[in-house]
Parts: sequence; C-alpha cells; structure tokens
Amino acid sequence: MDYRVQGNDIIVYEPDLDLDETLDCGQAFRWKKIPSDHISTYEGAYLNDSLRISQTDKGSFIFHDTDENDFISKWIDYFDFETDYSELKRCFSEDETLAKACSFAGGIRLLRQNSWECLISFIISQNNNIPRIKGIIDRLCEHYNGCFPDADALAEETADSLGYLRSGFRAKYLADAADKVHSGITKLDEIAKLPIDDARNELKKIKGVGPKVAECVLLFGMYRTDAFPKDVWIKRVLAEYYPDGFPEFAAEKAGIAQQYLFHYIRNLH
DNA sequence: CGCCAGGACGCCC
DNA sequence: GGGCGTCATGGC
Repeated sequence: MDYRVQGNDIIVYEPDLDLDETLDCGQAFRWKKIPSDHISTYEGAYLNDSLRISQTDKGSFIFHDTDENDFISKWIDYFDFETDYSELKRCFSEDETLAKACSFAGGIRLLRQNSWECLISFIISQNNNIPRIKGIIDRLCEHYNGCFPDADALAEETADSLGYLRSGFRAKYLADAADKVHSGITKLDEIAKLPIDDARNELKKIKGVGPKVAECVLLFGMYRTDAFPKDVWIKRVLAEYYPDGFPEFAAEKAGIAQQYLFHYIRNLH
C-alpha cells in the first residue's frame, strides 16, 4: 500500500482492495454507497470514527477529509493495509476452488473491526437479511447522534425501551449483551486473547450468541482468522467442494478464505 | 401474498 | 446429541 497527502485528502494505492467487494459483503453494516456515475463512493463509520472514501479506479482510492495521523492510527488498521493479500491469495490458490473464488472477487479484505460493535451487529444479523440489519443499526446509531453506543450507554436500556429499533426478538439479546459487557461479566478484550474454543464458549454465554454469531465476532471483531463462520452458503460450499474437509494448509487463515468463498458462491448463479 | 433472511432457544425424544 | 417449532420484522 502506498499513500500520499493531497490537500485535505489521502490518496491511496492498494491493488488488493475493492470497495464494493469489501464494504458491501456482509462483514460490516454501516457503509452506505453514495450514488455516482463512474466512481464508487462510500460513507460510513466504525464506533465514532466516520469516513468518506472513493475508489476512482482499480486500486486507487481517496480518503476524503482525512488527516494523515488519523489515516495512520485508524484506517491503515481498519482496512488491514499491513497484510499482504496478494501473498495470501497466492497461498490460497493452491486449492482449485479457492483459486476461482480469489480471482472472482480479488478485492475482498478482512476489516479489523471493533469487537463490541461486531457483537451487537451480529446478534442483530441472526435470522435476518442484510438490508434490514443495516436499518436496525442505522436506527441504533441515529439514536446516539450518529455514533455507535458503548456498552455503558446501551446497558441503560431494556428490551422494551429498545423497541424503536424494531429488532424483534433480538432486543432481549442486545440488552443481555450490554449488561454482561457493562458489568464486566463478559470481557471482550480478554476473550480476544483466549484459545479459540475458550473464546467461543465465553461468547456463547451471552443470550442470543450461538455458534454462528460467536464465530463472526471472533473473525470480524477480533481478527481471529482461524474462526470460520458457517452459514447456509458456506455449508453449501463445504458439501459441494470440500466433502473431505477444508484444506489444512489454509486453516490458520480459513476465515479470510471463507470471505472469498462466501462472495463467490453467492454470486455464482 | 408467501418465502426467507450471514440463527438461537427451548423442548422433545 | 440431533430434530423441530418458534421467535419479530420486513425485503423481495
């Protein structure tokens, strides 16, 4: 990744990033595409850090109104710019199916998101569709002046007072997650460092967190690349292409491989 | 209108 | 330990 400062913007070159593939693939829900003719622009945020970003060409990006210090301290990390995805894809491509998936959407990256925001987001995601997940998270952040509420703020709410979210049966799960994180029963920073099976078990103590949501929190919110969320699409991939199991050589980065496979199978008609 | 959504829970056997 | 109905809401 190369970058340079240009006025109030940061100009970035990174061939292994595509905004549509990375920001709209179901790993993050707060990015909105701004209608435009030939360039792709998104507005979004994680926690309280907002950003407008454009892709002007393959591998070329503008981080609008971004201070160099913010770029270094926040966005290099968030976009995982210090990881070499070309190398990663070369490695994956040893496997025939993964090779196809990587060349199908080579601009996918694993975003390094916040664990708390991911926990709440993926509790909302259960038995839900992406447009409505985005709507619920929109209403949540709107309620806090465009910022994502921390656990202390959300712990002041109850399942009833969260009715404005129209999140259905998930409201009581959100309230329990907020209670457990606020009270310290759940320590997300410590869970992030645990052996993965212990981390899974700790996360599943929260109501509404089962195997799938726990795996998503580990992968998307804790950068545990060995986490491997299995939804209906990935189960389909495993049954069809990996009857003898997922290749061992990719186990450590299976979660990232999963992202390519997920996008590939969903868009293969 | 009915089907389904990046599931989890509770209850059943 | 696996199978199944239920849970709110709304996108398509």
